[in-house]
Amino acid sequence: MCYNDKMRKMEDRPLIIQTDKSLLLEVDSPAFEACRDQISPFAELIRSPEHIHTYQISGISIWNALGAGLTLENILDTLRRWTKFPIPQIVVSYITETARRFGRLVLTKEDENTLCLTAADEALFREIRANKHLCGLFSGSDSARRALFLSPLQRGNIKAQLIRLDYPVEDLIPFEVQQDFPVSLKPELKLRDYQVSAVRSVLGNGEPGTGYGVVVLPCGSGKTIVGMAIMAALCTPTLIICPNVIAVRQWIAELKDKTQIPPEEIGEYSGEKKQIRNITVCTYQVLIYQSENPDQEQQAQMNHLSILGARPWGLVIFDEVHLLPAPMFRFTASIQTAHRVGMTATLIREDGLERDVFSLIGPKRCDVPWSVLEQKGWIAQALCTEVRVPLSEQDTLAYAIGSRYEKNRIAAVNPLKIDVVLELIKRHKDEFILIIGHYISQLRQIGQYVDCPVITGSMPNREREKYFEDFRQGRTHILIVSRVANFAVDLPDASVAIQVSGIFGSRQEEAQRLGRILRPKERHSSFYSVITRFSVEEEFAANRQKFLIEQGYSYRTEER
DNA sequence: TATCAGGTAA
DNA sequence: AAAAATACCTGATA
Repeated sequence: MCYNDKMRKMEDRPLIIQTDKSLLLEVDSPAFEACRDQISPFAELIRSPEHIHTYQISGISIWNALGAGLTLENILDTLRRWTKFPIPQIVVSYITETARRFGRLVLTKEDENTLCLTAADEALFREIRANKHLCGLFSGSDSARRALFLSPLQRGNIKAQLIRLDYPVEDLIPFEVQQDFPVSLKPELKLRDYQVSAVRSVLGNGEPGTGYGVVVLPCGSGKTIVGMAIMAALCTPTLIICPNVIAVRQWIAELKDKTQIPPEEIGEYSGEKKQIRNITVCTYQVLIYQSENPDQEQQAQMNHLSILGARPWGLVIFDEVHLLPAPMFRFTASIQTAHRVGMTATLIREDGLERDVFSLIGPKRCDVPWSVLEQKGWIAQALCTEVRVPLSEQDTLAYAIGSRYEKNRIAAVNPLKIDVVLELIKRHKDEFILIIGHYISQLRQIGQYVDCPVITGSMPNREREKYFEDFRQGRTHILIVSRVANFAVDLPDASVAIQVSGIFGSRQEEAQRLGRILRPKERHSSFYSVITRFSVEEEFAANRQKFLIEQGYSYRTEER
């Protein structure tokens, strides 16, 4: 083999597998994209500097992959296909061992009042039985069958406890047949292929171990339609839980628009209205609210969680499941007999939370990268650019002696960013532009240079809507918005977004903001992130960009 | 009955 | 580690 052949061979294998289960991927390799797409189902991107991206394999990442239908052999084959050097034996054993744990503990129904946790081998059975965190949960055991018995009330609890011990439980208990409630989509509604496969990935063929899980789909890709299609497949009373009231109203509007459910069967349960119907949409807040009033009678009245939890839901949908607040786990544990579907645009990363979502709602069943939808034209193509501006001499001094907090702020509100904003507005003068920032004072300041409305949380909803409407109608083509943009569903879509500051590198935020400009359009969209060079902002920006890279986007850098 | 200010939480 | 926004409740006002 001549030298060139050898080099080509090396280029075809852009992956280095380290003994700590991290994967180093060479960005400049011609095989970069193919390799990235194959490893991302079972490894999480954790660092993405210019030339080498780092992925990490963990228990959750492997079990999620298995939950989505991959096999242990698929994972090992992918690694063998791309690795530059032989895979460290310790990594092979870790993956094998971890993958084997999936399905080694099975939860089934013994009789009406008993569940049965069965271990695949004697050692595991003994280990679980002897564990001091768990033994209080069991009501009995049968060594011959390697079975431990427990109350159905512990179903959520045992799964959450076991995943903390790195043992995912395969839940094979059949769903209780709830009363039927007919749900059908309007006949003219056509599902896109990825929406159909998302529905199928959650429901499977109805065999044990399916009918629950998490769907990861980009903003604007029709997650609510996937939810409605699942409702139509199950035809059962459904509870939909959303992060805020705007989303609640949005769901209700969509349900009325796209399904044949009679409007009087759809209820809103929020701070404002307390309707309970066969199809009920509520907020996370109203469920977890605890009255501080110790009065017994009041307590009974105000405990929304137990009121809603007592209803015979056959399906519970968790909208934006990455925002699931920790106190919700009491509820998710109590609705284990219902089908459970979590929906999100961004992966869940905060540890602990991800584990609990995995055990109480289910594994990730499907995950379509944004760039795939972009190629198919379902969402707009996006050009992402990072613009780096220097600090003025005066600010450099203040930055040097400032506390970490002061550094943050000085870098974020760097006045030199305003020139860049003005220049970008000129560059896109015929397009609709959103200017997004975290600091109100900074946004106001920009508002003095740019003649357009500045929309913040303190502005009454009615006034906000007026400006949004002006924007949609084309009367104004630039809006300056604060973090309200992260939550407002009725925010108009633009084709250009300029981000002037953000909070400590939140990827969720980046996702939301990018989602704002991705509705399908004639031409591509532009996303600019303006940051201060040589400051903490560079670090934050790098973290936020991990999200873009994970989704298959690339970004350019402009220096000022 | 609707609306709004004020307070708390996370 | 701090800023901004939200959702809930309560109690007052019209």
